[in-house]
Amino acid sequence: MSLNELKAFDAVARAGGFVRAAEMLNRSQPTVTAQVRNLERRYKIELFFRNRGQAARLTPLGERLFETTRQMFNLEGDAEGIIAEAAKMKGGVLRLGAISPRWASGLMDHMMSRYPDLELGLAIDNSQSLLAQVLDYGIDIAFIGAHVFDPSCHMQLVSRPEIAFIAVKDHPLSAHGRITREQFSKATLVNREPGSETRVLMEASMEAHDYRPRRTVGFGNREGALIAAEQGLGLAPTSVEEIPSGANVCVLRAADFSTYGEIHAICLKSRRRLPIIKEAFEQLSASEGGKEPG
Amino acid sequence: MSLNELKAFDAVARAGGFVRAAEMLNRSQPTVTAQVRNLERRYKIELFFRNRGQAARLTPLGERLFETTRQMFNLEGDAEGIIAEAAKMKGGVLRLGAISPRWASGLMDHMMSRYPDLELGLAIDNSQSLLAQVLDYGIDIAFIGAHVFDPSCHMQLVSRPEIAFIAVKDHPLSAHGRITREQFSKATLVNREPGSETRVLMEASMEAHDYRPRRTVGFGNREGALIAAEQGLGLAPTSVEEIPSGANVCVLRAADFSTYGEIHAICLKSRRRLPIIKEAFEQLSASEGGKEPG
DNA sequence: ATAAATATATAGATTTTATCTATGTTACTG
DNA sequence: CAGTAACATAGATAAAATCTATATATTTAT
Repeated sequence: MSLNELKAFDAVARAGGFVRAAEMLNRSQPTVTAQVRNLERRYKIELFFRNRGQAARLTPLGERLFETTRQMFNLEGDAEGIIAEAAKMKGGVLRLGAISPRWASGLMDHMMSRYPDLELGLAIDNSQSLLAQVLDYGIDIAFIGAHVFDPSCHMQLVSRPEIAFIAVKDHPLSAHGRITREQFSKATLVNREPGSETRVLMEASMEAHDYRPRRTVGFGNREGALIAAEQGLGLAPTSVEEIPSGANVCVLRAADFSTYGEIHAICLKSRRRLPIIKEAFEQLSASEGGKEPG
Repeated sequence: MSLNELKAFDAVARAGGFVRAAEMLNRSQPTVTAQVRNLERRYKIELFFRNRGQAARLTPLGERLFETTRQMFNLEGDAEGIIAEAAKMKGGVLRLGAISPRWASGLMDHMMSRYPDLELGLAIDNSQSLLAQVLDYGIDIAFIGAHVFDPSCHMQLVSRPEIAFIAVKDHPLSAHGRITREQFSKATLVNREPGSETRVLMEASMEAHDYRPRRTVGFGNREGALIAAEQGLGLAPTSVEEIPSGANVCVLRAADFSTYGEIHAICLKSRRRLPIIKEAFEQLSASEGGKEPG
């Protein structure tokens, strides 16, 4: 008893004839006839009384079967609706993740206005953890730093935020414009935790241009480094765009180099073609360009 | 969205994995994988989160779809059960028809004991009407006389009942054994209605052997002819086997001929292979043989 | 009484789907 | 670190579904 045969039977019962059933199914009449005939012959049962030239009538057995198939193929219609809606992105969920809300907010605005029924979620976490969640399907798209990577992920550059030092607002060096290597060699560096991308990138730049601070003090996270800078403890490498607007600090740049971080949007390669995800990445490409260095 | 694809999805959701789903469906694992993959790719949707080496997990969309398909394929099971039961003749209906209950009773006994759940029906009517009902699917098998016929019907000879004359019990001719042509020419014939097979057959025999009654009186039906004979009005052609046991009549046979009717079981040729009908005709063949003339 | 329209059946060819086997990749388990 | 389990992929093969064309039978219209 194949499903197609059952479907053909149901259509004939609904349509009250093989010809109209064939129209409903977008098949030829012989196709429908053959399906029902096969069903009847295989089990040696009789589902329709047939009089040539007259409409087919259900047998008592056919009536009984139709009670069941009618419900069954009504449900098929429901299933089709669920899939069709999903294909058109009505409803559905988009779970985002970012190391800072700033990278996700633009996309969220866009998706929210374009797909009002879409349920959006945003998780804030570090790059490492976000990557793990993307790999585990807990997050659809994440905005992370470039220092973590997985070959099964698709990556797209979203922004190159400038990384510089911050110091307390009236710091003596703030009068001189950019800091020279010599000035830097007399300053104190306020460092972030070892895994921090900001720290890693800035250390690389300093190494490349032989910038060495007189001494280094460590502070755990972003807030700690900010507070330390505000207290005048020294220069703290920070993403310029992430400095809170009310912070009592100034930005200091090195005379010999500029440093930029890299924010990538990532998703699993295998999920790249899903409509919502595809749309999101296209939007990211389109609204890009305002945050590149000269 | 083909039904097979939906079925494969449902099986994977039920079984909690592609391998077990394949076992359930008696298919290979790549077959199931392909079905679900096709469904996902065609609509660009995601039904399972896949991690190689790990069990597949339903996506939120998959969960929603599964709610529907679970019901749907439960109903498929029901439909399968209905068909399987019908194929084994559990339940079901067998509608018989006969010109006299005597021809159907043997078959009814047999079918009733062999298939206790079978619902039996018997309609008593004339051959013409029974044939029409068989052609219209109102009756499955009918026992009728041979004077009606339709090419779309299968026929099987069931009995050749003797047709003879009856007369009142102490009729003068009953002393002489068989009636001669000469004796007959002085007797009165009590005739049935013109369409009666008994009348048609007996008239043919009389014609062939030049038996002519002195006069003929007509009576509508079988009962009328019986009463007329009991009253001594004359000789009435009758099926010998159909004489009521308590009737006050004797049987008179012609010296020069014997006459036999023909009872056939008929069904639509196209329905010949249906299990119940096939079984019935086989039973009729097997229990035949006691009613043939020498 | 025919012809036209309607409804189903059948045959043969063709295309599409479904399916299998064999193999590759990945992750968990001891 | 090997062994096992789970899913993916490729290519070949088998099965089915489907179509066109045609035949048959009934009802309706002319």
